[in-house]
Amino acid sequence: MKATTLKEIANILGISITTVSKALKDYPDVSPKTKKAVIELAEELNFTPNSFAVNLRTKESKTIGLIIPDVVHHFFSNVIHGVIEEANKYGYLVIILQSNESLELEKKQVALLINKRVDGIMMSLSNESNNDFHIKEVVRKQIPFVQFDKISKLIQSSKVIINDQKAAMEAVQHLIDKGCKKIAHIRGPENPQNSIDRFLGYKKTLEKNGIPYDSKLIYTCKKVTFEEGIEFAKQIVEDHPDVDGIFAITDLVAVGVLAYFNEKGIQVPNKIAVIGFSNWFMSQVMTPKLSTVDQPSYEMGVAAFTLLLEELHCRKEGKIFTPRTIELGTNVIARESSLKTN
Amino acid sequence: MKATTLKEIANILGISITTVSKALKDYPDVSPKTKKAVIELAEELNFTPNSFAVNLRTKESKTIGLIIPDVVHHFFSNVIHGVIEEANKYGYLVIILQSNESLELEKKQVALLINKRVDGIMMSLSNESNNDFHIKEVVRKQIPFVQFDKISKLIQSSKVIINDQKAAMEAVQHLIDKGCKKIAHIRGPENPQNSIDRFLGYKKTLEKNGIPYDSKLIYTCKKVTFEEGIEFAKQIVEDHPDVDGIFAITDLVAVGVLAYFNEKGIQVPNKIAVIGFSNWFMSQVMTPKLSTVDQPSYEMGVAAFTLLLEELHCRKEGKIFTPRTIELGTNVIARESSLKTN
DNA sequence: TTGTAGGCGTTATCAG
DNA sequence: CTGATAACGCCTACAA
Repeated sequence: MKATTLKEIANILGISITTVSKALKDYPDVSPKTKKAVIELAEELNFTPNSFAVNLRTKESKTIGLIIPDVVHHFFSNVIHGVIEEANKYGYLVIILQSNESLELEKKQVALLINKRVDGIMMSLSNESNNDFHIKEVVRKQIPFVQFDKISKLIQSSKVIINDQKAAMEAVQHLIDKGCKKIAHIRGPENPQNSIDRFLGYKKTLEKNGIPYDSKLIYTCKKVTFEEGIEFAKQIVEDHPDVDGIFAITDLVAVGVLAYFNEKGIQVPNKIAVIGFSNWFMSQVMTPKLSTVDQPSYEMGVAAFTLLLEELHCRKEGKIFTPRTIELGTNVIARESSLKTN
Repeated sequence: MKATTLKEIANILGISITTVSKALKDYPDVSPKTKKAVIELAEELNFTPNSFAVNLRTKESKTIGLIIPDVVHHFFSNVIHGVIEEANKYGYLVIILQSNESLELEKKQVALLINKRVDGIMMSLSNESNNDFHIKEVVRKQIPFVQFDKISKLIQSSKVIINDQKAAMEAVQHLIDKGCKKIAHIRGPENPQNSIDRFLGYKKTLEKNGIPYDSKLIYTCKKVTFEEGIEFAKQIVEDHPDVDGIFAITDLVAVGVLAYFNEKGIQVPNKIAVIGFSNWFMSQVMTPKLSTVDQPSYEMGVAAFTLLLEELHCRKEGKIFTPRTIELGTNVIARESSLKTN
């Protein structure tokens, strides 16, 4: 089953390829009669233009690349969903690559996408990313590029972010408002901007409330896993029996904390209140239900593609593109794990 | 920043495009000297072959399409992960599309991928799929094609599946072994093969154990959601106060059931035991921990790509391809929600 | 060892 | 209104 080509249609109809092409693209300068004949035959033969040839001619593939640190992740799944749906609306397909939170792999994936000549690239940095050279390269090559979630502030590109510092401040303030006096923070790895910002938000809020900051109350995740949540929960109660609140970098870690406390019979929230970040589905079905910070994920995907499209259009028209940043809102969701009753 | 082409290299070196091409592809009939010169210059200019042109010439794009009913789903995320990683090993990129469990959209996505001329397509059918015409079309066009998870038995293609009937039998037998006498089943929608098979497994196991099958104990999900789990849990205890076990089509639904029972103070497992299906991450952190059937998901993705690659190779060599089916194993994971103590 | 020529399938320009 | 011609960038017989 070879696919039909313009040439075949032209041969059958005894006209030129040019005319066939024009007829199918509804050019004004084709007689209605030939146009009709062409369209009917094309329909009959199930003609669709060979996209490889179209790509070569038009120098665009209507395909974009999306690099995600971890596909199996409630937050990123939603981002992917948002990107795919929005992209499809505008006729774009999405190639997904995973960096596995590894800088090495991330570099490789970027190179792959550049070689594939995708029309644009969107990515959330891996936790290891601190050397930005491979990303600067993308921008230097004028490839439309959008960063989202975990970004590098130093790179001049469009970005979709939340205000992590502000969100963290609200989360910690919430714990304080509910009566927490000594709050530990399980933070993310060193590099990612969002784990830095959440940490800063935590610190600032303590200061604002006259609570002394104590670096011993900071526990740093390497991988940001459920298991680390369990482990740090254990360490926290052992090291600091008087800690009465925990702010975790993300729900997965907070769920690990809850799991440990449940197992040990440590009362949440009365003994220790817990708040996570991201509002995974899971958090609402935990016992106790996990308080968290709702972070738009689907919307982030949509916004990221919107910005990419802006750049795509702008460059196509040969205009100078000025990157834009969209900041999405967050809000604290108070559930059982932070509602002390004593 | 225009990308370098063979032509440019040829011009600079004052040789023909052909020679440059050959030198870069390490043909034997190029003098070591020119070869060296070409390779060095190519390196310097950062030459990478224009993939659009390569696609057109070779008629393949090293890109495959993956159609998923629902991207935001622990099981499918893992499948995606498996496919992407395995595909990348062999130099393939993966375009992901979501059918949203809609037949209409699924048809559209298939057409899109065919138009893009991806090298192959992998898909899990939407719940609405019963009309197979669009899929037959794929097979008829000789496009390498693999079905996984939710498949159509009538389509001649490679498949990756689990033995849903057997898995369901083991799950229900487990409930019976733990002392359940009257077991309700919250099943999936009518069409999908796996919801049919799990239902049959349920029914057979009852019969095998001399428990009469009662169609009133069957509750059918439309969307397979958490909310349906809650709703059916409510109906079950109201309609049949003596039901002492529930087998749910998937963990998400089972979690809804647990949520309802927790809220109403209905004892799980002592009053009613519950078992789900799929072994989502969530199920192990629920209270009580949810018993379930572990279903390989990452492995399913890997296997699906492996079969696709087989077909790709086979067709490339012009051989006749015979579809193959891989059946992956499952096993019951007994956790708190089914371990009755009375 | 090197180069010429043709084609993959489409689109754009320019004459007729 | 129609068509010849030339790209797009690469690959590969076949000549030289």
